[in-house]
Amino acid sequence: MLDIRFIRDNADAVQQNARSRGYNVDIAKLLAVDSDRRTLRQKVDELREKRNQNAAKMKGGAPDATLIEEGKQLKTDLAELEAKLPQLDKDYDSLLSGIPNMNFEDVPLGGEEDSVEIKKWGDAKTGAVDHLDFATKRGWVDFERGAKVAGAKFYYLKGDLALLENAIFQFALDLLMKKNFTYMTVPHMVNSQTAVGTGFAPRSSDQNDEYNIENEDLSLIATAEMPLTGYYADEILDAAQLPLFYAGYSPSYRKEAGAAGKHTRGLFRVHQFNKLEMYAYTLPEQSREVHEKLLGIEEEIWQAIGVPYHIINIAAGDLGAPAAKKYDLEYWSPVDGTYRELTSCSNCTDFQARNLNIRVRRDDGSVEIVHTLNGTAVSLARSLVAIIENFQNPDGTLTVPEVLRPYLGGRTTL
RNA sequence: GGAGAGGUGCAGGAGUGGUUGAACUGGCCGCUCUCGAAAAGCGGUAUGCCGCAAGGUAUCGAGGGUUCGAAUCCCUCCCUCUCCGCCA
Repeated sequence: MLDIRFIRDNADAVQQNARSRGYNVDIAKLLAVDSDRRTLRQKVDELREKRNQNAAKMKGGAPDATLIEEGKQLKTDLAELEAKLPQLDKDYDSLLSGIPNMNFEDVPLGGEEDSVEIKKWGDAKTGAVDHLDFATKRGWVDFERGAKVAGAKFYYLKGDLALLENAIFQFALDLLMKKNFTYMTVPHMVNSQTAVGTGFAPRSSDQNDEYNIENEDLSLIATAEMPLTGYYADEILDAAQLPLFYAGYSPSYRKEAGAAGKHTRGLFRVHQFNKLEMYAYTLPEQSREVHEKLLGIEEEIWQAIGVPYHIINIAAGDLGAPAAKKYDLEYWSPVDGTYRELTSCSNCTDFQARNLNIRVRRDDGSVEIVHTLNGTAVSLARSLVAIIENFQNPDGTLTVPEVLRPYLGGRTTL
């Protein structure tokens, strides 16, 4: 969420920013509720003061009939006022949490089609066999049995393709280790406080991409970003520790309920995939630089593997609620002659951290909200698609990208 | 899942229902002393909200309740530890 004080001081800008992202929010209404809420709280505080003073007079165990009568009256009055608070709090939270983060000034306006290409890398060839046809022919993937066992868009990876997945993971992990990330495995389920705080919305009837556990306050994670953000919830970090870099590996579970009109073929969009996620906690003044650094690592990985890509600066309307700025790395698909999302890298500034109360204490003793960032190192199912499309041979074999060979016993082709 | 014991500030650890936001010890920070350091002494050391400030208010796992007054009593839930069960 945004800082309410910031909203009070910049109501118009916040309203306009939300509109640019396609969020329908009513800042005026929020400010009205905020004002009512503060007024009521002040009255409640005043009554509490009287109540405390009244009680203090009787300290030492000297009950006084008059004072007790006064206390009873105060108690009644207080209960009446306090009863009005929950509804105001609820309205306030609901209005406030519906407001998206502020865009950085260099975020393009508009929707998905208005994202701006900022870089291109590699030799974009055309003409290749579709990854699903290619992999099916080799017996590397089995969606039919996945459907039998779990449902549509579930799959088995078999043999060399499963080994290739592991090789990609190992390569990316080694690279992150050299850059002093701390490797973590994480809970694959999170409670609703963590999910909502991270910017995902479990159990909200529409637009819910998470699988929820029946009769439990738990959702399967859609990304390791969720448990990695919750890791420091309600904690105050030491400024000297920052920035902190974590690499989290986990499956990602997604309903993809709203995927209509998106590219869904084969392994590109599935209900479950493994992902190695980079995550950073930073001081506010560090986050822009760290954002570029995370993007740089994503590029380093895909340049090393040798898959052509471009980087786009995501337009405001496609940012989602938490990100102030987001880069996507899109690989070149020689099958369709287009770029497709492979990884993503977001600077969420203090938006998630404020939700989850993650702060930092500076040398001078002051406390403020940290910044959080996340970036995909490798999203495995999509990585397989990108590699099959770009490294396949006409004879139906697959050339192993050089950097992955050490993780496949030195094999050059599969 | 069952039984028992617990959950207090940075950490240990007190706390008859009434100056307890919280004793005491340690840690950390500052100062004194010293050429420095150690030791010793003195002082400081939670966060949110409202307020220009003074100050007020809330928070002793979470949420309810009893009471003029709750860290202290009651209820529900969560978590930790020990034992049992079950298992990788």
